Amino acid sequence: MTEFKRKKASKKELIIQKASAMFREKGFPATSMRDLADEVGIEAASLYNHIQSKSEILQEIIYRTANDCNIHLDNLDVAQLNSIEKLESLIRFHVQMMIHQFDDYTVMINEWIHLSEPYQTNFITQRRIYVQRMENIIQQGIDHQEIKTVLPYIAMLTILSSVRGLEFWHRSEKHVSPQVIEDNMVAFLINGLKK
Amino acid sequence: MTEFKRKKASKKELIIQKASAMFREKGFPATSMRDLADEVGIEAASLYNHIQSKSEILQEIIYRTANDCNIHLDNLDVAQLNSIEKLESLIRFHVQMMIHQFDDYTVMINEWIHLSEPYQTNFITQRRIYVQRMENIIQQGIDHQEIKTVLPYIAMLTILSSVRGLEFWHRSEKHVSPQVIEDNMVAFLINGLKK
DNA sequence: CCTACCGATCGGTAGG
DNA sequence: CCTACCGATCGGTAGG
Repeated sequence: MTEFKRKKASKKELIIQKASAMFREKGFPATSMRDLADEVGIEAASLYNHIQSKSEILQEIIYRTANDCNIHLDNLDVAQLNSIEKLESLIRFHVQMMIHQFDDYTVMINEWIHLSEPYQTNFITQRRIYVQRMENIIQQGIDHQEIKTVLPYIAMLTILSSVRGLEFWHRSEKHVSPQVIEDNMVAFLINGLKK
Repeated sequence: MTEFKRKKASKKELIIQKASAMFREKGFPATSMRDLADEVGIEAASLYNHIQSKSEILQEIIYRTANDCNIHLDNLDVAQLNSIEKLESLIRFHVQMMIHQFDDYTVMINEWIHLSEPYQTNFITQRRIYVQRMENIIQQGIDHQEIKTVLPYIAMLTILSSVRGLEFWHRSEKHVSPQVIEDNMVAFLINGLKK
């Protein structure tokens, strides 16, 4: 019984993983359940023994990934770090998500619009809270005179956008290694913020 | 005859404009020709008196917008400006595209993947050339010691990504005005690059 | 610009 | 996990 459930769970994981790659590549609406079934190696109808609907797959991908982000930020809040160190940790975390959980992270960023209700509204709320917490860290850095006087909103936007831009790098021939990307992006962004 | 053609052209423009807004909002595959027809105020079948296919609309939107970008860069190449001034002009141009041609620009950035062949390959080539020219400007700035020693690739990526990130601002309640956005983004990015 | 309609494909279900 | 199939919707066409 336990064995059976574990087997089912791992097949579900395989489906979600393949779906994530396909949603990332072609987008959620342009990915058909038949294409996904082909990739998994079963018939389309058989997918429904493991998942309830196409929407559920998208929800799982996005909510898990959002959760990873929230957990990192929670840990950061109680860490003994100054604002610059916190921002560096944030930047490195997001860059690493982009590099090592490329499909999931990109799907979250690009496909949340295809979430059905109430999941979409809930996601937007979660995201608003997340970026607000980022802006608070930046504001604290300004207050403590560790960070230049910038609009926290602009700094937050620039950081998250720059990481998102690595999608372009990920699709390209990668003449630059992940570590070089990470270090240069941290240097560029942190240098632009340091006092 | 001329009158007739002008009338047809303007209806075609209306269709493309409405399509651009819908492709931006929901993505190309999730936008149906029936929804588009509703928005224009005619039956779906009637769209085909003005356009040849759904794909053609996407091609028009993306190629026109890419052309605008190329023209700006061409003008910049022959302008009497130093590297920093050229970069500032580039940043302001892209921010303004994002603000004033929001639908078209966002569709180009997000929906090019849904271009059919040979249009997709052609677009990718055009884009590769464009970003190479941007990197050349940055490299010249480094050579002339106007710009910090950064990887031109990272700087280019950060600039274009930051502008793209304004999509988030555009969707939000806009507590910050376009002019403030533009000036702060220029300041933040240029400051990060100046020697 | 419309009515009427086409074949293809979609997400998903029934039943085994 | 499969075969067989459903109703809905898709992009697009014929004919007027």
